[in-house]
Amino acid sequence: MTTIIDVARLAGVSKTTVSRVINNYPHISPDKKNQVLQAMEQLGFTPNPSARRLRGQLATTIAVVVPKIVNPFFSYLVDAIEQVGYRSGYQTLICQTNEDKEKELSYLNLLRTKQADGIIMTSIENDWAQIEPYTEFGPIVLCNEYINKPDVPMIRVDQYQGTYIGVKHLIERGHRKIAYCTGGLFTEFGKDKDRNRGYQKALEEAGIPVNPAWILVDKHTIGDGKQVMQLLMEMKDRPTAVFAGSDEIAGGLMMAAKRAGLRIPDDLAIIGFDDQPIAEVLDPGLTTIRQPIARMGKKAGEILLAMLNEPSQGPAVYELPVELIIREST
Amino acid sequence: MTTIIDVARLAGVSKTTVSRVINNYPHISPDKKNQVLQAMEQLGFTPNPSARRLRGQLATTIAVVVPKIVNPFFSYLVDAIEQVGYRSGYQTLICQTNEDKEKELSYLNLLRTKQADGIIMTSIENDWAQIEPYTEFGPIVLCNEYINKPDVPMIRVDQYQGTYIGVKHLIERGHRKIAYCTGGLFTEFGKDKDRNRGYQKALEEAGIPVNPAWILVDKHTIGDGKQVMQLLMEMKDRPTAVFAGSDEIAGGLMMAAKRAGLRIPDDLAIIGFDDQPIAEVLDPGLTTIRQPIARMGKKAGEILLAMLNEPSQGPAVYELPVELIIREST
DNA sequence: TTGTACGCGTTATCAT
DNA sequence: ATGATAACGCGTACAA
Repeated sequence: MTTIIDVARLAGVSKTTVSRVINNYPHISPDKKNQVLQAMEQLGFTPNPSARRLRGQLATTIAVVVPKIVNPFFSYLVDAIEQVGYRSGYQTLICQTNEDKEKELSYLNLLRTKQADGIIMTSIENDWAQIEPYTEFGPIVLCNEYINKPDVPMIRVDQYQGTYIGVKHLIERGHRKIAYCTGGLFTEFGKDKDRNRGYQKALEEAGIPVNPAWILVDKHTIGDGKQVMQLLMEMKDRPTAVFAGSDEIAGGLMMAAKRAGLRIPDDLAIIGFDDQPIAEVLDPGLTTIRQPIARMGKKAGEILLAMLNEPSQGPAVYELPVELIIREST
Repeated sequence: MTTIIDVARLAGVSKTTVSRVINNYPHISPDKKNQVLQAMEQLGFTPNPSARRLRGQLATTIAVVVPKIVNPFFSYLVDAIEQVGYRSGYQTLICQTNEDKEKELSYLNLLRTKQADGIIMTSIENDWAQIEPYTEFGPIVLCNEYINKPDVPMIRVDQYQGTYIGVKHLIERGHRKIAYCTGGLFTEFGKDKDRNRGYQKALEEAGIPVNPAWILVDKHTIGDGKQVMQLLMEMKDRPTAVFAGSDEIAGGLMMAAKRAGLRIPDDLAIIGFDDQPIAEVLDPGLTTIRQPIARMGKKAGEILLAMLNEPSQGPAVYELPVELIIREST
């Protein structure tokens, strides 16, 4: 491993001068500067980031916390963030929590130990009170998560609005028996609370009461969708439409429904969420709520970089619009 | 930032003792050990990895190089690797090359600067001659890539075999006009060369000549699949089956084919590659070649960790079996 | 069993 | 404009 000292020796200067060249200090004689640059080239020297980090505040790494990278929503988010970061010379550390609280905290420690200069959290497992203290060690940006009393920037889409227009669309298609899948619980304060509100509001406006039997909680995957369809088939009073909560769940639903002989959307209408690639390729094409994933990631990355460069940035909430994409499943 | 010294002060011992507790040295009096542990707990102390790295050879980070994380094949691979790593206390750095040679090299530099202790490459953009020198700085494992003269471990599936059985399956279904999509080029040495060989071998055995018009190169996405279908529709001599090269391409193909009024598999048979979740949810269900992605990732992770712990590990090639999954599209 | 002192590679401070 | 030196947090040879 060649160090700054090797370069200094070869160039015949002190290591201080070498350091200055590396960091583009203004007042260096062109001669020495050239000698140093040549020596660096010749030795194939690269500064040791561990040493730089230990010494001062070198910023080269951002961390992105996601629950599951195999969820396309998050892989697209990471993709967008990584691109923004790379363009500014940052490396991206991917942190998968698998929805494990402890794992999440262990990743937050990256901030304290200066392994990461800033963190983008795309999901939150612990209470905010657990996480908030870490903001002392570096900027944290929330992307796709929503906290009531935010002292950090947040980039989000209006989940309430997205769900509302989705359910309303079903109602306008004539449906009154609308099932609802959520990745969280159907509570007023927990995960997906905004979506829950949107669902209830849309029903309420149409004078439709909520049927608890048609509320399916903790659903995420294609497999979950298939399983939900089984449940629905066994009901004596079956819904005529399903708000699936994600395109994956919708895919599972659709698959099981067709296998059971149901015609879509005639016997059962299905609406997804996200507008992932899969939505387009399903048959019939999936009506869904498009989330501007790439824009969210880009924005989150840009905000974090801005905070790293000018720590004075105040918290702000950026709300990006959702869009109803009508295809053939409704 | 709380350091080892803070802990030492609070526990009333020297920092050496604290260090020894952290690193599980054998000969420490239980009293002091407890005091130290308590102090660490109380202060919420976490060792600074930059310092540890700088000091000695601490291994805590592995890097995974992928072309595109939004490709489910790679996100599942990363997922598996991350889990193996985390279980052994390693962090996973995701490096997305976007198929950019320079970017790939910049990520390899992580190894030289000890930012990463080892690297798993799931794709290779540069010539191996460019990459090989970096093995000097730390272990490199190839996962899903194949080099002829390997001096590093490789985990792979037999792409030749996978393609061969896929195409043979189509032939057994009575097809003789079989189109072929590849993510690389249709050359003897480049990317996907093994697949190309498998395709040619299967045709050859059946006495079917290769029709260059039906060879589609550089295809990856659902959009590519749709585009390919357009091309096929415009041909006066149309193939009756397509080897798609990936489940995404197959999805695009299927979608466009159905839209054009073709029945699958009667008018056009389609076979994918990977057996991703999407394969199951397509209508009709997609016949495909299953790659043991999770097992590949797990194995790659384990090998890399083994090399980090016992640098004496010799290079070896692990070949995992592929499997033909027959659904309704063929 | 425990502690002192040095060095890992870099940058900031203070001289010159 | 340039250089000597301390300091970042940690691990370890050496001493006690």
